[in-house]
Amino acid sequence: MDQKLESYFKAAVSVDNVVFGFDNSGLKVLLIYRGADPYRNCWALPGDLIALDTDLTSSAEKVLQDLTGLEKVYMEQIHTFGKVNRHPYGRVFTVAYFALIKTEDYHVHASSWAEEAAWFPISDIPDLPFDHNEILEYAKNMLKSKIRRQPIGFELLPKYFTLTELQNLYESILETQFDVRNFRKKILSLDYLTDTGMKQSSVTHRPAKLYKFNTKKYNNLVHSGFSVELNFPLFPTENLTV
Amino acid sequence: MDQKLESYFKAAVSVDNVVFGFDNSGLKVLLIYRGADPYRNCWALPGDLIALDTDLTSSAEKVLQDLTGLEKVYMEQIHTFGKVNRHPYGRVFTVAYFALIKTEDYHVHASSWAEEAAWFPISDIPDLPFDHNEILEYAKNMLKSKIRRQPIGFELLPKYFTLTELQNLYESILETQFDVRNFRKKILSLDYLTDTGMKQSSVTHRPAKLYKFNTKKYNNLVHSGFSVELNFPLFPTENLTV
DNA sequence: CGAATATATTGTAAAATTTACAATAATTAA
DNA sequence: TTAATTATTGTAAATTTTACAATATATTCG
Repeated sequence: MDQKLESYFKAAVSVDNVVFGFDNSGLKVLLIYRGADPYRNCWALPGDLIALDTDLTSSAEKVLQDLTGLEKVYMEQIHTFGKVNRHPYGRVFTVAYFALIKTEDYHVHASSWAEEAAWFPISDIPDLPFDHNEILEYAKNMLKSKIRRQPIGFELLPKYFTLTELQNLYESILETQFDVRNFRKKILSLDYLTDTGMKQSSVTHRPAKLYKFNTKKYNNLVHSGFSVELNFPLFPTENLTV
Repeated sequence: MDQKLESYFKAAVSVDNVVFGFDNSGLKVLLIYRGADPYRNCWALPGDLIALDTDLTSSAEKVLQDLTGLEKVYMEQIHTFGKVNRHPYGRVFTVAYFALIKTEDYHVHASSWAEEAAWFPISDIPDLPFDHNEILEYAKNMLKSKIRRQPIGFELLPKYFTLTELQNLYESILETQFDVRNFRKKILSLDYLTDTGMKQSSVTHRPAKLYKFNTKKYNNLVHSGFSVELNFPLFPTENLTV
């Protein structure tokens, strides 16, 4: 019985982070260049085995900070992957998290055994070790469905942003396009954006108004049971193909 | 380094299943009476440590079948819980799953080290060991948000059911009430129910029509991008309390 | 057989939301 | 001043949601 019990306690658990960022050229994912075995010398999700004296949630934050220098970012658990042979060193379960960061506010720098850290466009991801491509796919879908229900997109934008930038973000993630007028009407009707009164500068055309996400207003809305789901109007023929 | 690596491989992983059932008296959860340490002699979620030669998904199914006799049921991963001291025997991460079953179609029988298995009304759950109450809470919320987006409720009903039964199910899970006319209009407009032409028998009043869930129609709808979300009309004042 | 009882079933008008669609405004550069 | 570029805005039609109650169909009982 004790023997039996011991046999269960031979697994390791790791955390793999899917870190999304966004800039004008679209949605990005942060990868590190592995400087440690296994799969040394290839690009992978920033992830590592968990020390057994640390809570799971803290571990996710710690792993991210150790490898990329990022801290205090929005993180959420995605899914746990546990195929028998997913890791060459033994039985390793991995808990995947996603993180959203404002690329402008953070400087990413590889550390610990990560030799490099770099942003890859979501549409151009190399072959990754372990089951990391599967994890990434899962994360993309989760982001996609999540952003339709909660305003997490603001975690990816700078503090002040234009409605055009916001629309670009939604279009990138949802891989679709919205009518400009309807998008603005809808997002403004949700009533959690504040017009800062400021405008874009140093652009060579009509400057756009700068908005910010109003957390307080948003929380009030949620607290009073108001729906903050987007349910966006799509372009015609976009959603009904028979 | 090898020493270091070894220190990671001393965790265990368990699976805990939140099995939901439904009958006329409401939503139920399946608990087992533990006949093994730790927490022997108390009610708990059916869960167990995972053998390290079995995939995570298979383990979830196996654990459920071993303890309760249930197999081939609708299961989905919920979340992974990993506080350091959640298990008295060592570091145990647990992956929670939920399962939906048609209580009429299955006979639940405790086996392995489970001494009993019984259905508990969702509103009357005892104190559970480990973090099982937290897991259950998590599962309830997941079921709640999930059923608003996908017709998973049919997994809880018998093959043929009345619209009243369906409405009761939705009302139980969502803890709200719907207007009869609006509920029927909406659910029928979704176009994945088939009127079987049969009627209820042995009731002492007007018998209701029996419907069934039409998987093929549903898949066609989903495949053509049609929205199957419910977005139910609620009773007035139900969702805006300020 | 008729009445009482119990649940099932259905329609419609008003309000709100979504959808489709293009002209005008504000800035810089030439 | 004009050209170029992006930002901003309105409205009518269609669809969906909402609020609301009368009628239908079965069984049981007297």
